[in-house]
Amino acid sequence: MDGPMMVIAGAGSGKTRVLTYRIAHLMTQSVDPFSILALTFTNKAAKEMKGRIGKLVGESEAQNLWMGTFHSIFARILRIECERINYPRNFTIYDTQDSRGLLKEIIKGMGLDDKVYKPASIQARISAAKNNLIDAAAYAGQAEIRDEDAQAKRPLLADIFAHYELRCFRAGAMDFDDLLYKMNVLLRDFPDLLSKYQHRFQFILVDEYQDTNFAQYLIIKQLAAVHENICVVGDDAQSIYAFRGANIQNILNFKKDYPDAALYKLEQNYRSTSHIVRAANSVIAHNQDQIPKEVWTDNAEGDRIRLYRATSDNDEGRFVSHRIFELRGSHGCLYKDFAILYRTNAQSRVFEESLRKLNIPYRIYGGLSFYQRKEVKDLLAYFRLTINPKDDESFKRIVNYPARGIGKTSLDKLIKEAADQDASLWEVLRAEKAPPSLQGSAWKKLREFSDMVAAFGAEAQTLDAHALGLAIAKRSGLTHALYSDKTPEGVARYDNVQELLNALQSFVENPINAEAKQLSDFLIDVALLTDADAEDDDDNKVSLMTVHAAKGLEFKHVHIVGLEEQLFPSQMAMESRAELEEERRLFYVALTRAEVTCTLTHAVTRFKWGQLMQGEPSRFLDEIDETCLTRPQAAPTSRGPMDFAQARASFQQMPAGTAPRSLGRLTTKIQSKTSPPPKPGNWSSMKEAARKPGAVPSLPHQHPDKPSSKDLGNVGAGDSAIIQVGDTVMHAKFGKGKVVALEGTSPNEKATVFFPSEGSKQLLLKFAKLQVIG
DNA sequence: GACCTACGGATTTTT
DNA sequence: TCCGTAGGTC
Repeated sequence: MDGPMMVIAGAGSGKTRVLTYRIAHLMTQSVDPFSILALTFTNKAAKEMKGRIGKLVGESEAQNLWMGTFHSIFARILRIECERINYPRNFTIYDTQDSRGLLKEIIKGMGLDDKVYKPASIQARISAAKNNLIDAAAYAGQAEIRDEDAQAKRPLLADIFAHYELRCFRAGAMDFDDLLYKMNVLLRDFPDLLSKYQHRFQFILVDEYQDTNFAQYLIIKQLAAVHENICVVGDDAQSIYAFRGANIQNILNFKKDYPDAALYKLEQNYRSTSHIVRAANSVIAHNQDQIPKEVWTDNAEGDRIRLYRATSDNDEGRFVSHRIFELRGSHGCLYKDFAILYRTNAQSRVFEESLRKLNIPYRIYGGLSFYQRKEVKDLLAYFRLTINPKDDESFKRIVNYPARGIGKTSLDKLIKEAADQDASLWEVLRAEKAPPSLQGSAWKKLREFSDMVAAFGAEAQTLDAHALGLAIAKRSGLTHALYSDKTPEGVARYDNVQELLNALQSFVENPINAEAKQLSDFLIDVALLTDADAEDDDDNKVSLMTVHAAKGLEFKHVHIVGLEEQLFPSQMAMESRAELEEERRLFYVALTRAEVTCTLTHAVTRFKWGQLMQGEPSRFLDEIDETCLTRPQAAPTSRGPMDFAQARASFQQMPAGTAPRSLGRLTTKIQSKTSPPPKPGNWSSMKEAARKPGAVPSLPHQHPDKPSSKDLGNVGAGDSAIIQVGDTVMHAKFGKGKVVALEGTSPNEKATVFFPSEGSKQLLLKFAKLQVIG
C-alpha cells in the first residue's frame, strides 16, 4: 500500500474504481483523510469520487479529504499562503475573458496593432509559458523564444507579458495558469511551506495523469518527495490535452522518477460491447506513440457500429434526433442514456434545433455557461470588487453599469492616471484629492461609485455572504435595471440574477462550507466552476458536448457526429503527426464512451462561416475494423431510415414550439408567449400585435436541403409582412438570399402572411424566404 | 455620453 | 452567419 505506483488503465477498465477503493482502503486503515490529497481534472470527477468514497466510509469522513481539481486545491492553498508572495488573501481569479480583456487593453496602450498582436494568441503563448514555469523575465531572457517571436513579427510579446504580469499583480489577481505557477513559486521559495505540505500530504493520488502539464507535474513531484506515497492513474491513449501543455512524457518518465514504482496495467474493459472495443483498438493502432497494451472485453458482441452519411448538417441533426427518438421507443431507454459528441462547440446548434422539434429534452455542456452570462458576470463583478477593490477588470465592467454617467473619456483618464501612478484604478480613486486630469463632475461620479463599493466592503464584516449579496444586487441598482426590462430576454436576465443569489444562499447554508462561507470563498468556487458542474433538477436529458468534455463519462448510446476531414480531425491539427495522433486519441476517447451502441455520422455538405462547404469523410472512418462497422447501403442519395415524411409525422404528434430548451438548473427559459391572433387585413393592428413583447420568438437560422425562394411569390428584398403560424405572430422583413424556416413550424404547415400593400395571403410554409426583425 | 449602423474577422479542444 | 468594434450622429 505504500510507495509509488502507476496504473495504466485502458478505457472502461474501471480506473475511477481503483482510485476510490484505494482511498477508501487507506481510510479504513485509519489514515487521516486530511493527509490524503487526491487530484482530478474536473470538479465533476472529484465530486463523483467523493460521493462514492462517502458511501464506503461515511460522508463526514469523506468531506475531510483534500480532493478536487488541481486548480481548486491550489487556489485553496494559495488563499492561505499567498501573502508570502505579496498577494492579498482575497485575491481575485481572472477568467479567460478577464485576462483577454486586460491583454487587449495593454496591447492598445502600447500602440500595437491587434491584428498582429492578436489577444487570443498572445494569451495562448503566455499561458503556455506559465505552464512551463517561465515568467515574464525568463521569457524575455530566452534567446530561442525571442527568435520565435521575432519570426512571428511580434518582437514585443515579452513586453506585453511583463505588463500583463504587473497589471495582474497590481489588481491582486491571478489567472488560471497563475494558480499552478504561483503554487510552484511558493514551494520553490519557501522551504518551510514545502516541508509543511510535504508532511501534510502523506498520500497523493492523481487521476488522468496523462493530462498533467509541467507545472502540475512539478507540484506533485515536490509534494510527494518525502513520503513517496504517490499513486497515479492514467491512459496514454486518452491524452487529449497536449494543446494545453499536457505531456505524455510524464507517464513515460514516472519510472525514471520513481525507479521502485510498482506498475499495473488494467486491460479489461467492463464498459463496452466487444464490437466497440475492437473498433476502438483498431483505430488507436494507427498511432505510433503509445504504451503497448491490449484492451479486451468479456462483454457480448453487441451491435455493429453504424455509419450514416448525411446529405447536410441539418440532415445529420435530423437523423440523430430521430434515431434517439426511435431507440428510446424501441429499447425503452431514458433520454440520459444518449449522448451526442462533436469536435467543436459550434456544431451543437443543428442538434438543438432538431431535438427541440421532436420535443426531446437535452442539455448542452460547454458553450456559454451560466457564470459567463452577461448579467451574472455583472453581479459577480460587484461581488469581486467588493471583496477585492483592486480588481480592475471588474471595476471597468461595472463602473458605468447601470449607467451612472461615467463614460469612456473619464474611464480612459482614470486608466491613464493609474498607469502613471503604477496603481490600481481603485487606489487612484481613494486618494485624498483628484488628480489634475480628472476634475469636476467626472471625479465626483467616480467617487460616488467607489464610496458605494467601499460601503459594501464595510458591510462584509457584519453580514453573511447571502445577505451581503442581496444588498449589493439591490443597492448597486442592478436588480432595478433588470427588473424594469420587461422583454422576455430581460425577464430571463432578471431570473438568472435571482438564480445566482439562490446559489449563493445554498452555498451559505451548505454544511460542507462550514468554515469557509464568506463571499470570497464563494467567488473562488465560482471562478473555477464550469457549467458541467451545475446541478440540474431533471437530469433525464440527452447530453450534447464536445469530445473533450466527455472524457471520463459513459453513455449507453453514443453518437459521434461531424466525422469529416478538416473538422475531425480538425484543420488546425493536421500539420504534424503528433497533432494528428492527438486527434486520433480524441476519436478513441469518443468511441470508448459508448456502452451499447455507437453511431457515427458525417455530412456531405455543411454550413461553415455562413457558407456551404463540401466535406470528405474523415480518414478515421477508414481506420475502423470493417467487421465492426455497418456502412450505409450504397446509394448516396438515400436518406436513411427516417426521411422527411417520417420526420414530419412524428413532429406533428407534438404541439409546435413547446419543446423545452437546454438549460441547467441555474438557467431560465426565455418563454415565447403567444399573442391572440390578430384580425386579418388590418396592417396597423397587426403591427401592434407583432410588436408586443414576446410576440417575436427568436428565429433559428438554418438552411433547408432544397432552398426555394419561389414559395412566397413575387416578394422583393426589403418587403415587410406580418406572418402568423398557428398562434404565433411575427413581424418579418424579407431579405435577399437568406433562406430560413420558421421556428416551431414544420415544412408544409400553413402560414398566413399579411402584406401592408396586398392584404393577406395563405401559403404553404415550405421554405419561406424570411428574415425576422425583433 | 448614448445610441445606431457598417464592417471585418472568426472557430479547436478547457481549468 | 454571428459578434464585437469603430465611427458617426443626436
